[in-house]
Amino acid sequence: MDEPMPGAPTAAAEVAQAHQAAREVFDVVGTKWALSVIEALGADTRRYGELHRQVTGISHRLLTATLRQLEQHGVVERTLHPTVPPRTEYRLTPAGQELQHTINGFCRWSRRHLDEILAARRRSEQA
Amino acid sequence: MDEPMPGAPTAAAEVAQAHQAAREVFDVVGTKWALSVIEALGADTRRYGELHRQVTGISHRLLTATLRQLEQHGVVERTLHPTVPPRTEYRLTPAGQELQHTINGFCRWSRRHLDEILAARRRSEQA
DNA sequence: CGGGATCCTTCCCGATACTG
DNA sequence: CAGTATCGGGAAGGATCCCG
Repeated sequence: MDEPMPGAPTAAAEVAQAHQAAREVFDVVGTKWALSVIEALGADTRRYGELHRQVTGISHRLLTATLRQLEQHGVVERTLHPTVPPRTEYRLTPAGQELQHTINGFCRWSRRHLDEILAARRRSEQA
Repeated sequence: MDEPMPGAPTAAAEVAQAHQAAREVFDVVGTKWALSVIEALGADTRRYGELHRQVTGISHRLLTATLRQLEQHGVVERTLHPTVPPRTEYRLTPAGQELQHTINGFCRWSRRHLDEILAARRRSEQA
């Protein structure tokens, strides 16, 4: 099906790469808490404890893991102030802010269609 | 900050409900394969086997489970043609198409920032 | 061809305790 | 305050078989 490596990127190869890129992102935002954390970060900087209080229900470990993963993908920037007690601040990178903007699309969609969603779910739960 | 409005929904309550709605959606699209499947569905209808080939790496079981979950949330519509051999077609509902539009925002974002993402990851992998 | 049911493995996640 | 380390239970996910 695929051609034997022409050396130059084919259109199909670009599509495949785009898909792979999307999958990369899907794996990141597809984490249980990633979307909530990005949304919670807002426009300004947040401290670790603030986020922990804001994202209701997230565990200590998972907040750390999620933040690290987002940091590793260039979505979140971490700044450690070497004071005592320590003070760590998280903020979205410019790329992360764009991503947040996209995520807000989800929020708007969910508000627009919440009733449909709940109706569809209740219908299926009766079976 | 917020005024006590008895009987009427306060701004805080609306925000809380919006958050809950968002979390509902996050739980759906936060599944490992949901985003990929929605993206793969495109604009026209797709058969089960087509999707299985298109979403590389997904298992038989998980494709079924993901489709069922999306169906239960009013994102996907399933049509079974009682022929032999059976022919099942999946398509996005109107709401699902809107959702796909939002998801395409992720794809565009991932393509725009792929180099940053990979750079940030390789940087963190060296540590 | 579509998809349910079962088994079995993996690893995610939460609770707890400890460090700087 | 802001994490890291460890461990156990349970869910997620893959492979396989079977049925319409």
